[in-house]
Amino acid sequence: MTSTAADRAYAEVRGLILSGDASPGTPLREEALADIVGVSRTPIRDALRRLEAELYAVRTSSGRLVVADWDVDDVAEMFALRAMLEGHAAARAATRLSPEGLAELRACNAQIEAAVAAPEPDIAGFLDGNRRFHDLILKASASARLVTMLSGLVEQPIVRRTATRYDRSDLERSAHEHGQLIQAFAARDAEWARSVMTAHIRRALHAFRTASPSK
Amino acid sequence: MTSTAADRAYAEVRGLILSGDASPGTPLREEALADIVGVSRTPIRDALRRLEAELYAVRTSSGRLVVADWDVDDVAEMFALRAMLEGHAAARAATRLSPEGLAELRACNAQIEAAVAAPEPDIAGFLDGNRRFHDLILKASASARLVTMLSGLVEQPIVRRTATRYDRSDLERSAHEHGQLIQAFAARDAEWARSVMTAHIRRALHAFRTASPSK
DNA sequence: TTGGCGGCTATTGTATACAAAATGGATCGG
DNA sequence: CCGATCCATTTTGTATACAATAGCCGCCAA
Repeated sequence: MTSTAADRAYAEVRGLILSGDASPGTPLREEALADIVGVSRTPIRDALRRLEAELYAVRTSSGRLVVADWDVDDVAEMFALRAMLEGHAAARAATRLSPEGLAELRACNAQIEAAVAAPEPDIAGFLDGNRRFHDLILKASASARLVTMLSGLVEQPIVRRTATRYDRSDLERSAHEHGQLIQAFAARDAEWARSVMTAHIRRALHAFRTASPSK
Repeated sequence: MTSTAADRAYAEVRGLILSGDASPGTPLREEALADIVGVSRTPIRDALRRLEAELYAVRTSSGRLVVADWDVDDVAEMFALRAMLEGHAAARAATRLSPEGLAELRACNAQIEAAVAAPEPDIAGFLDGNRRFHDLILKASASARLVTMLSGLVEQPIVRRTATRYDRSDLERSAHEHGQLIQAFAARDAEWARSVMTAHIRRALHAFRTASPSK
């Protein structure tokens, strides 16, 4: 909807990287990608610049882009930064959230709790609710900078990989933490909200670590 | 050195914005900028995408870019984010800094102290040393993500505007805080380093606030 | 007068052609 | 056999031409 070719190119190349079809170190040649996506080099270049800014790709000595190699430490660093930045977002949101926004958050977490409580836990529903929950807080923080900084930091594939390993108690714990967050928001207590959010993300890091194939 | 036209375009347009020649709200039309810089639209587009990612420019409904309007709150938010991220960088650097790196930091701060102690305080020397000091720590943090995130956050014009209002005691205090930081690094105490750095930046925010024309 | 409709123009998005730079390989010399 | 240099080819950087779209202005009718 925004525009077209450049966004499709971005999404498609990003997909290639995150799916692993383009493994770390693979060169990202503009013409080849243009053929794959079915557009010209111009929108591909556009997409590659964005991916470079988000560190999906890195530039080798002079010009060529290759798929970045995220090792365990990089992922841990991303979680650490997310914990700080989303904690900050939660602190800001605590004093800015409108009653309607709070109601939306409650509704969102109700959906998550329903997904968790289902006989067979509904992971897709959990993930969707979780994403919306965090997005609502980010919007409520009213900081354009936080939005752009976090956009390249919240990797849904990583979130998914983490959540698919969750058992019911993990899922319940996550929903419970969301509940705590809502309490902190209702009390308009910025530091409470920050602490809960930081802990929430850092627990996710821990879950990711124990779930990921030890390398 | 990286390439040429696109980087020059970036620097030049960025300069237009930061100098105030292009005031907030001014449309950034590609062809007009191409004429000014003396290159074609292609590298200009490149530069504009970067500036957009760094929030120097914002996109109006459908496509057009205008110079972003940073109000006092935006600047305060930038300082807050800088305080968190540079604090994090300092914490990482504390456990990674090599003896040579530490020596460089000491040398750098010696330069700063000399600039401060001069009969007429040498602001330019202070600013140069200060920038190198913070850069050294950022490099020592060994986090590519921190480097990219902070690149758009440390506005030299803002730093300059803050420092030019410093009196000698402010400058001395700044150098003293750098000294504390070096102590924390020497002790390899990550949380000490984080605290000192966070306080260092937040004091700069305070200085900026009292120095900036109250609006 | 005002509201909406239509066409014009300004501006961005995309494609392609060309220039420059760099890499890889082959050949030649040690 | 190893190394270096030069050339061919690949790949990115830049310029320009073309397409599409949005905004603006004027006109006409109610």
